[in-house]
Amino acid sequence: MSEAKTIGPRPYHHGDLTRALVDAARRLLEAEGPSALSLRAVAREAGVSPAAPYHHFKDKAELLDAVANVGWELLGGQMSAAKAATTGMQQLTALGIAYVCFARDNPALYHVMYDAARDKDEMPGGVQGNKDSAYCMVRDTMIENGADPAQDTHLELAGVAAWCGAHGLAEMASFKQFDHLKTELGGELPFFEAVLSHMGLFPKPQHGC
Amino acid sequence: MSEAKTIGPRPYHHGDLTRALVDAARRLLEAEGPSALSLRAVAREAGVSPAAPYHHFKDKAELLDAVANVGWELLGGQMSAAKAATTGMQQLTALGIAYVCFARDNPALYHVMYDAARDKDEMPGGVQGNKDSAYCMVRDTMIENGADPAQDTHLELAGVAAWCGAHGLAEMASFKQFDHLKTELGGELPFFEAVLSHMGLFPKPQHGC
DNA sequence: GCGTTCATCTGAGCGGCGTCAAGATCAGTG
DNA sequence: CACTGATCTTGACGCCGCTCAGATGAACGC
Repeated sequence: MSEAKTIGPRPYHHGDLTRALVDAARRLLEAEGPSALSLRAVAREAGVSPAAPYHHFKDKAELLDAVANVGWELLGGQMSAAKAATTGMQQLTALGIAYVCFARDNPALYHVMYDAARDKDEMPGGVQGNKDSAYCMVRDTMIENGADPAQDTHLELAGVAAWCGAHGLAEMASFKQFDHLKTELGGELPFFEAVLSHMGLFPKPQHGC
Repeated sequence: MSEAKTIGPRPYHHGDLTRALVDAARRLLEAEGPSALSLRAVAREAGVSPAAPYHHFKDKAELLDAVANVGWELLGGQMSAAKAATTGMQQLTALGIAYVCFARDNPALYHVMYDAARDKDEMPGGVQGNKDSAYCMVRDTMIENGADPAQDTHLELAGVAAWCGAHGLAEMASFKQFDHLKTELGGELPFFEAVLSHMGLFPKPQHGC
């Protein structure tokens, strides 16, 4: 995949401008933040004219969508690694922590990921059927740790609750009002764990308490 | 308050353009969505030149901030009403439901409210010290229903968790992927309640299970 | 090798945006 | 009534998303 840049399927004039534009957008995003992510700036960063991107993306939204997809893949990878590094129901907590840490480390990218989802009015998380998508990973981990796949509605509700909680925390975590809580608890990670433990990220075997 | 438009404190040329601009922005927001909310469009809607707003707001962000504040006041009112209509720990659920319903009924306004907060890197919720602010209301309700004010950290964590969960659900609730869950559970409100019940919106007396 | 074809890229241009500076307008004060 | 200062308009600048006519050059049939 990534070697396509040099010896891939022999692209045209530029050499896989599609990928170059997405890379340029990610570079700009990290350096200047989401507000600086204009289509013209991306083209400038990639070294092409402002109109060039329109031969690879229908409009700006489609470019951002491609950037968002890269983000979901990255997130999936980090969550997958976090799951592999733990066992049992700690895996669920690890998934949540990985999710929130990704948002903390890539705030601009995370923002674009959710903006793209809102624009399409589709639940975020990259390809829905993808086995490595964040949502499926949470669901699978719940099942592996004793949740009953037959109780479909309850299982899905738990997944939704976990997702909502993690997303909420991801968006809030950077607000400086929580600084004192973080220091009181001994760091960011304990803070994340404490908040997540209040929400749906711990498996509830049946549905009692 | 609202009669100031016609017989208020005798403003200058236009007649309280500050308020007129905020009103125009809210009108546009409801009619056309957040993407149509340009400063020029707001000025047009208010019937003034594109430069007029700069005598009342430092820049576009400050106008949006004023709109956001109106939103937080509205939200506070609805949550306050929801709390007054219930008793005991059902109040907490009622607060959560009211929050999510507000976001569902005013999606564009809700979006602006959080964008403004992000821009200022401040926790949203209007004036922090305001007794009627959404966050304080959740905290107070928790205390009234048996939470221990002395366990400050734990109480605050519960509040943060509830806030994160409600915000996450508010942003997700409109995605069409949840439609089947809503019908399965018998409507939107049962869906909201079910998701919230998985999270921190039910009081946890101490901190065991 | 050569001409054709067609995806790719450029340059110029449209209307709209946020913002600013200079000047016109007008309510209130002395 | 003249003055002052807040208020609003006009006009302009640079950037934006997007479109279109035309230049470029790789791939392919001959």
